[in-house]
Amino acid sequence: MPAPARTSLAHIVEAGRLIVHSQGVEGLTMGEVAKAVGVRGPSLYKHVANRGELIHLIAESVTLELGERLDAAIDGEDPLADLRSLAHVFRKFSHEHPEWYRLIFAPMPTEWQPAGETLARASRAMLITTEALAGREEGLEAARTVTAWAHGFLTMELAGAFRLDGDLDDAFDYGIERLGAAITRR
Amino acid sequence: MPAPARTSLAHIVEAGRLIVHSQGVEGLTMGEVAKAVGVRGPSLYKHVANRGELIHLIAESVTLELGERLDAAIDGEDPLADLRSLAHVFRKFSHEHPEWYRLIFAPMPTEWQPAGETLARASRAMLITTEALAGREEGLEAARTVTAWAHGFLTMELAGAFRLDGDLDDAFDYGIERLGAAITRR
DNA sequence: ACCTGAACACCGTTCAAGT
DNA sequence: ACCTGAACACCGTTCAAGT
Repeated sequence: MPAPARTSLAHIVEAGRLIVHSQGVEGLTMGEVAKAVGVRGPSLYKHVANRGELIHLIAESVTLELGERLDAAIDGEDPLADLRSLAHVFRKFSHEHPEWYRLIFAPMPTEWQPAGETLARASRAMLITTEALAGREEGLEAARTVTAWAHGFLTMELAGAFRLDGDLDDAFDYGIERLGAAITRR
Repeated sequence: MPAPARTSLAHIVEAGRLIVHSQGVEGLTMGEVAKAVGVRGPSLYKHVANRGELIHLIAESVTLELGERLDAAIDGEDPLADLRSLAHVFRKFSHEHPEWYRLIFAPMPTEWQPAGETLARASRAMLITTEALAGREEGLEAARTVTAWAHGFLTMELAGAFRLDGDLDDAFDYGIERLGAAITRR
């Protein structure tokens, strides 16, 4: 009657992260996850309610990792340098882990969206930086503007939507400079 | 031996548009499409190679429609007013047809991405407007910057990613003004 | 308390047979 | 020349039965 657990939630989420990384969310089948952790499909349902919840947990985990990298990217000395640094970390993350990146911003049923706390932690560094540039009252709107631009750029880059030619590295740096200037307190 | 066609490609794409509009891409099953046009599932394969191709055709059609609305939004007299107008048309489209909007920017296998011509037509109005504001040489990069921002904002809005409060209409208008100023020739 | 095989509903796609 | 039913592989999920 006891019954040894042959896997764990952490183990399952970790396997899920790897599968999403290499195959994308569409490649995340319960069968693949089960195989990766060494059980059969149905056993996963002892640990997660369904595939959607597993996707949610993977998204949370990956969002936290991005947040940590963003935190590590700023030193608070020179806000404009910090802004450039944040943008480049963001872009590097999207290149190294395009499928994780897509997952973070993928539309999800409300109940499975990243918890408010997770989002707040991930946005912390950007908010600190934009407050330094735009001032306290405009900090939040400035953060949204920069984040929206960076996210839009990266999504379009990943989707291959920039087809008229020109150098994308230059276009990205152009955007950072324009936005940095745009939000800086006049 | 003749054999009356009971449906057509145009009919199928139109049905697909409606289904995507109301159920999203995940709701676009071959069975639903077939039912909507009055045939059985397998018959669809006489008109499209597979589900992916159908999604591609729907995305093209919807992208063209957005492009037409953007074209109609500018008059070329006041570029800053045109920029505001373009941004608001973009946002309105995303609110009226969130699932179409998602489809337009959804990552797709290269072979199924919107044709270059389709993209060019859809970007025309923005490019004209940013060239008027930023000058000829910077027009393309300015267009990318504005489009990236608008797209990022709308994706995040649709995904419910703006959880720290504040008025989203104001945040959108704040962004337009900041970006307009940022790309305007100094 | 967790794992398993069997089973079900659903979906994309193929194919031989109809008209 | 296009449509159909039957069939197959694949997938998420449930459940009764094992240990």
